[in-house]
Amino acid sequence: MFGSAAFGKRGFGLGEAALSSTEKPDLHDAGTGTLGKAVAILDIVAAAPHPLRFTEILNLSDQPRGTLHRNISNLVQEGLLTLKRDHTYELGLRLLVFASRAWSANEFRVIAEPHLRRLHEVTGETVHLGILRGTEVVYLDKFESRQTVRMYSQIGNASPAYCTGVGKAALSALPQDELDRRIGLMDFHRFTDTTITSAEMLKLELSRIRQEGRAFDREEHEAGIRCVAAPIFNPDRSIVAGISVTGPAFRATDAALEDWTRPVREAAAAISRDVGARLAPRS
Amino acid sequence: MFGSAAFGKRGFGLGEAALSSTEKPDLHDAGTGTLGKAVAILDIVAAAPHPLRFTEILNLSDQPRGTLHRNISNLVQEGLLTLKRDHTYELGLRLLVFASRAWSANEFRVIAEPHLRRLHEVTGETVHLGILRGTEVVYLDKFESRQTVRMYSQIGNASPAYCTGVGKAALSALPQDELDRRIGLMDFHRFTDTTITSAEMLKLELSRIRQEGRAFDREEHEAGIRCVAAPIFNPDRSIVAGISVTGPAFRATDAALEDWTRPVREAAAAISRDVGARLAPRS
DNA sequence: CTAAAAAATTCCATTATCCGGAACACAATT
DNA sequence: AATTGTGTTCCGGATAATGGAATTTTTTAG
Repeated sequence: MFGSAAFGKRGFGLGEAALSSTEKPDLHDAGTGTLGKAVAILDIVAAAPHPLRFTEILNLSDQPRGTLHRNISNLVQEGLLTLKRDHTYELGLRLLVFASRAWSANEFRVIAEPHLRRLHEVTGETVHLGILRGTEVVYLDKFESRQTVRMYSQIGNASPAYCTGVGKAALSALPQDELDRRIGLMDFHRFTDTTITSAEMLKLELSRIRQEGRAFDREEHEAGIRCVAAPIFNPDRSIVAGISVTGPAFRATDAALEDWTRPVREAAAAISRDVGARLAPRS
Repeated sequence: MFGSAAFGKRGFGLGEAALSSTEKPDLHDAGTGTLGKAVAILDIVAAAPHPLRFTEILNLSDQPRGTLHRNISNLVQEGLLTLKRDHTYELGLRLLVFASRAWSANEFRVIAEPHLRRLHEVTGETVHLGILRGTEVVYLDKFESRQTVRMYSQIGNASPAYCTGVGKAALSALPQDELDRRIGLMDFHRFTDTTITSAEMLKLELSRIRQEGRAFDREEHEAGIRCVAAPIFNPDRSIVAGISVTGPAFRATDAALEDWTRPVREAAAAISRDVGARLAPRS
C-alpha cells in the first residue's frame, strides 16, 4: 500500500495557520518559487518507499533535469538531503537537528505536557497529543504505557484526520466553512472495515462528536487499536488539536472508552484553557 | 573539468559527506543562494533561546528588511516556520514530519539498531549512537536503561564533538588532514572542569584514543555523566560515527567503564563491518 | 574486455526571479 | 496629536535560477 500522494501542499502551522481565512482559492500552486521547488523535492524523497536515485526523482517531479539537479545539489549542500555512495538520496541529518528544536521548543506542546502526563497516570494507557495540519494530524507528543516501543516511531508521524480519534476530534472544532473546505481536499482510503470512506459519513460522525464532546476510533485506522479523543482549541480557532487515550482492543472495550471519556475531556478542556491564556495575541 | 571537487562546502550526511576534501576554509558562508538564506533563518530561529519577533531575526541576520520579510513569508507558507499570534516565530510542524521520515528511513541507523539493542542488553546501561557532522555529533538513536526520560529529548540533539565520548571516538577515525581542518573550525567552550579546552589537548587525547580504540567521557560535558565510546567508520571514511555506553558517575566508575570497553568496541566493529558490506558503492 | 545504453553531471545564454532600498501602514507610547 | 518602533508592501534593476543540450561517468549488454 502506498499512502495517497496528495499532500496538503500548503503550510499550516500554529499561528495564521489553522483557518487560512484570507486565502486565494487556488489549491494548486505547486511551489512558492525556489523554496517551494526545494521542499517539493524533500516531499518526494520523504514519501518514497525506498531510497530514490536521481532519475527517479526526476520522473516524480515536474522540474527539468538541469534545474532539478541544481536544486538537489543545493539541498545536499545545506544538509537537508544526503547523497549516498550508491547514488540514492536520503533525507539529511540536519532535518533531525531542526526537528529536535522544533519539538522541544514548541510552546503548545510544552503547555499541554503536564496535562498529558496526568491523563496518562489516571488512565494507565497510552496518551497522544496531535495537532491538525490541513487534512492530517501530526502527532506532537505521546506518553506510553509500556515503554518497550520506541518513541520516535510516532512523534512527527502524520496520519489522515478522518480515521483517527485525535483527527476527528480536532476536525469537530473547526468552523463549518473551513471544515467543508478541508473535507473537499480529503482523499478517503479504506484502512479497515470500519474506516469512514465518504464525506457524508464523516460529516455525520462529526456532528455526533460535536454533540458528545468526544470522538471514538474503533479500529478505523489500524486493526486492534481503539481510542477516545477530545478536541482542543483556542477561542479564535487558530490552534486546533486533539488528545486521546489509546489501547489494544481487548483492553479498550466500549466500557473502558466510556470510563476514559471524562478524564480525556477534562484534560482537553484544561489544555484549551491554558492555551487560551498563555498564547493570547498579546502577552 | 577535474574530477571531484564536486559538491562543496558543507553538506555532511552519510554519503560523500564526511570528508569534504577540497574545500576552502570558509568558516561562515552565510547562504548558498536562495535556499541558503532560508536555512540561515531556520538556524537563527532554532538557536534562539526564546521565540523571536521579526525585528530580532532581522538583527541576527545579514539580510535586508525586504528580503528577509519575503524569505520568512515563504518559509511560513511552506510550513517550515510558524507565525504565532503574538508575532513570534517558531519552527514549523513540517520539520517534524520530515524528521520522522528521516529517522525511520535512515539506513545507517537501521543497520546499527540490532547492535545497539544487544549492547544495551549486555551492559544494562544507556546506549547512544551518534554521527559526526562537521564539528558536532548528532545523536541518531538511543536505548535507555530507565525509560522514564523521554526519547525525543536526545535524538536529533547536536553536541560539540570534542567533549563527548561519541564525538571524540568519531573524530579519532578521521584522516589527519581532515581532522586538522575540523579542529580549526572548533570553538572550545568549558562545560565542566574536565572539559578539553584547546586544540593541543584534543589532539593528544585523540592520539591516545586511536591507540586504545576507545574514548572516555569523564564528566567533560555534563557533571555526573560518564561514558565509554568506540568509533564506527567504513573503509573510505565516508561514514564516521560512534557508539557509547553511558551512566551516572556513581555507577560508571573507572572499573565499570573498563568492563564496558570490550562490548562497545565489539559492537562498533560489528556495525562498521555491516555498514561496509551493506552500504557499499555497489549494492 | 569492449561496446552500447543509460544515468548523472556540467555548461551557458536567456530571462524569470529574487533583491533591497524606500515608501507605506499600523500599533504602541508620550 | 505627535512620535517611535515594528511589520508589510512596492517596484525598477541586477542577480541567480532556468532548462535545453552537450559532456562525462556509470551501468548494462554483448
